[in-house]
Amino acid sequence: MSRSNPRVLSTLERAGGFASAQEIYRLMQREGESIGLTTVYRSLQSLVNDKIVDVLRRDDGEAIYRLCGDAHHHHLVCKSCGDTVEIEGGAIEKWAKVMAEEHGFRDVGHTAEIFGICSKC
Amino acid sequence: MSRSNPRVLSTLERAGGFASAQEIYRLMQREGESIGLTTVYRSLQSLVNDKIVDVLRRDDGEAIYRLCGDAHHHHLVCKSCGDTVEIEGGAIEKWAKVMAEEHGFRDVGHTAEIFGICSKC
DNA sequence: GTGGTAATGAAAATCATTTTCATTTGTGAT
DNA sequence: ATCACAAATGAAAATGATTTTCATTACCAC
Repeated sequence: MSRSNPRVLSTLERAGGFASAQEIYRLMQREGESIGLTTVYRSLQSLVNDKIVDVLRRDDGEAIYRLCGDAHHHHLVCKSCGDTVEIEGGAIEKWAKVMAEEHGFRDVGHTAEIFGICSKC
Repeated sequence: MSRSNPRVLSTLERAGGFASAQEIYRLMQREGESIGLTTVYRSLQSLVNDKIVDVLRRDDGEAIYRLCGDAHHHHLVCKSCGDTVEIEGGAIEKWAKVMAEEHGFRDVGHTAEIFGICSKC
């Protein structure tokens, strides 16, 4: 197994806590850091495993990585400009819990995202 | 421009109103329909343009196409054996609607899945 | 040092999706 | 029916993100 290269995390932070693997790679290149694309991907995967970053998807399918806030949240994403709002998901937490119990599932997690067109677009 | 091949739409319907382009293509092949992958993609794009189907993304980034206006459901998936249960999402629908309004989003859709370990595992 | 394990990255492989382009099909006018 | 032209089709190549392979290098304990 490989651990995360710390420069990847620090670059993601510098990028505003929100970027794709390719963007992080290009950013590091531009800043003169010597790193391989493979290592960027591996580091990001490892950060996802450790729940230090979140992964979501752009409209075109490209994965974007973002630093997890402390609180568990969900996203409201604009399909047109990609703008993202963090939202409360209390209702979801309850729903997931109830549904899981109803069907005898344990150790449950969930994903939920809302997408649409924001007021600016 | 190209119009949608009607067999693509009917196959998507037959697939439960929810499938990826590749799945639709394989399904049609298996059923002996003669069609090219390119045409499947083009037809789906056209259906999306016409707002007859919605497109969302799987976790792995693959695009999945869904009939609009379908009474859609959500999934409860076992992380261990892959068993999947279709569940009601009334609470989610309401949550998505409220959150979208609150932030001025329109044309909203959503994804939500619950995953855990089922009683058999 | 020696041996072993983890990290690295270049290049190749994978896979969904898009583009190109030549061919076929459909349609409307004559 | 014939000609002309636009639309539809699909095979193959191109694209682009991501993953895998594999040989090399850095590191750490002894």
